[in-house]
Amino acid sequence: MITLTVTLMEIGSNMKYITLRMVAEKAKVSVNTASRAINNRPDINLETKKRVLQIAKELGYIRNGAAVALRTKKTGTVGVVIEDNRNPFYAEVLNGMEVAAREKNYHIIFANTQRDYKKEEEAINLLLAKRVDGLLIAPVQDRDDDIKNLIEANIPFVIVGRDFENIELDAVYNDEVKGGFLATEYLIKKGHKRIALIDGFLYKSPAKGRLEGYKKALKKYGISMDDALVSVGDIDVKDGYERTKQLFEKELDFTAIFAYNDMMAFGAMQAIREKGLIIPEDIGLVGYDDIPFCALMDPALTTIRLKKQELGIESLKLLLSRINSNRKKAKKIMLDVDIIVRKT
Amino acid sequence: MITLTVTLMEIGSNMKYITLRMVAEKAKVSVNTASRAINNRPDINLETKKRVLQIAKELGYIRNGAAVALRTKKTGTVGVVIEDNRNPFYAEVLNGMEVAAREKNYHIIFANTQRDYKKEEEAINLLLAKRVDGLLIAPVQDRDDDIKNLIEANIPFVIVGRDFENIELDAVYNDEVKGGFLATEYLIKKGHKRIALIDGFLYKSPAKGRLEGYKKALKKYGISMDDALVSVGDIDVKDGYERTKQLFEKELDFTAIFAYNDMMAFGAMQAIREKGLIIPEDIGLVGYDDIPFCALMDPALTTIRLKKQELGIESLKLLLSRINSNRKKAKKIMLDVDIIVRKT
DNA sequence: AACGTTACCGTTAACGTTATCATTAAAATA
DNA sequence: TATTTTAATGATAACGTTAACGGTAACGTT
Repeated sequence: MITLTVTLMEIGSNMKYITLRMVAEKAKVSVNTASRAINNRPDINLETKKRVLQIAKELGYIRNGAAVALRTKKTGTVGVVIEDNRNPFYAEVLNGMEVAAREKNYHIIFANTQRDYKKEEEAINLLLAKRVDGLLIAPVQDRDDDIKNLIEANIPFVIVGRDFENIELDAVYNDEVKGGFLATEYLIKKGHKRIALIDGFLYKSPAKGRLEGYKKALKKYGISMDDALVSVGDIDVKDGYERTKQLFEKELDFTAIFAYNDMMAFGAMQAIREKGLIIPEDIGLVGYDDIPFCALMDPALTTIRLKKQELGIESLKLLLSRINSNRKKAKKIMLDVDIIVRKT
Repeated sequence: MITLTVTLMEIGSNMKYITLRMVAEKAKVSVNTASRAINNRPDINLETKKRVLQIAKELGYIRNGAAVALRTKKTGTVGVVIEDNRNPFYAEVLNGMEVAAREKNYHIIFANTQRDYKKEEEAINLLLAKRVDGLLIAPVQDRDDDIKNLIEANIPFVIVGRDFENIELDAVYNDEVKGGFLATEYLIKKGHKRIALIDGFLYKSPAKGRLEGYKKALKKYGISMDDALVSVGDIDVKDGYERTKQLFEKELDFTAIFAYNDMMAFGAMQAIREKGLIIPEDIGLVGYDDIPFCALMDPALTTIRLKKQELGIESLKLLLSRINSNRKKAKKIMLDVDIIVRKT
């Protein structure tokens, strides 16, 4: 239900901005000199500069970014393409980007793709029409058509959270193999031998990496792998819940679960509770990402911590280094991960 | 630890875009006619239009948003000023805004304020320099200096999630009094008579509204209010935890807690568990917001549901109606709330 | 036949800023 | 004193697009 209150108001949408010319006229200098003052350029007398800035302040002058952008071919804006800003993982990454951007006087325009490749393509094009100076993209899959277009068109961009191994491009991502290894090793050391992995689709490199780490750990500790214990699919709470239920139905005799991410682990917790089993006594559980809610769960979730903020910050920095220097080489940054041991 | 991989790459930052003039030349029409085709204007022959669009597509023409913005004084961009995009409540709101914006061919630029008034002011100014067509602001407090400036400068904006009662402006907010009432009434009907309220600071209107609803419910059911049971302060998990601990220390003999928001309720849950008490048998608990994690908690949290997505969507729609029509009246939209009963 | 109407298209100017070059005055040097 | 250098400023053009207006040809109307 929506309640409306209507009262009189004398505001419209025909806002008036002060232009640099107005400032210049009042200061009795040329527009150019005024521009020099505003932009803190060297070849201007200190007194005139002070005068111009003073008048600009008085009049409430605000630089017209559109005009600047047209002239300088720089908008001071970075486009961000992610799955969903509500996902706590991406919320952290996005936040890191915003913080880093603000510090460098850049702004973030973001677009959600909802894991839809078509929306991703569309979002990229719309952002390019806005003439963003560069793009930060967390791609929905390993498909690389639009990425190659970007390279061809010489658009600065950074891939976030994954790597395209066979393409030379800028990327910042996590050490997923290590993450998968740490999670699995932890469970093994807790005495588990039959560890189920509920993974994401393997055409996404993070899911592939975590599986690889899983295998590596099993191998190291001499445990033979049972393919039936590994499933792939979507990666939210609901999928975690359902895939865990399936594991029970199949009577696979597992004693622990390694979930692709924390959300899935939360789903798994529900299924385990419903089954009347206790975590960690009956079933071991490890998540992935270390979103803030892990600590709030009962029992608090053991998980692999990704440096989410840092992922955002480093991506942005890498992008700016591409934009503002004439670096010709691709740079790939892999962030370290660790395990946060809690109650599960 | 950061690992670097460097390989050769032949990309730079000197991207080249196709201009409308190039398209026009190739199509052997004037720039204006090309513009007509691109903008789907009526006074153009269907054949020429097709030809121009075809060539634009071939050449990979992408409209230069900066030039359009300069000429038309519209950027197709909306500035969003919120506390923190990681806060699940604002993540939902922001998402609603993004979805609604995308549908109308607008983009969102957002800035976090971290509840810092200075940052809020700064963010607004930076967004205005980007010449956003309007602003969606969830203000950090009831201070209205910068708001009044916006009105004076004729900048379209909408206040999100609260109301400035004595100022005529566009706003979308929740029925906080009802929310406070429903939460309190629920606990009363569960048999509680001494209900603690851990609220936000009262200079923020939502906190004030929820307190009002709390009082209203007590009054209706003939329960006298004990001021000692009401505390105000910050509103995150930590504060919920600590304020609950203080309640125990003061031995106030309460049997239920109504928390300002879900995050605080999660903190309260921790404190209650540590005390060795069971929810809801020993202590009743109601949160506020209905963020997605309420359902995942054990026990699942009963809470007041705010229409968060809708809050974002309606705010954006209201802003666009201000921008694109010449409505002169202020419009205030109050969204209904309800209670989601779970286990607590 | 003369005029008006319509459909289509082009010309010009403008949005607000900055880059480039030119200019002036003052200071430094020969 | 004549010349060169330096500091400070101004004039002009340009970024890419669209708005406003003007023009032309084809057709219809009287």
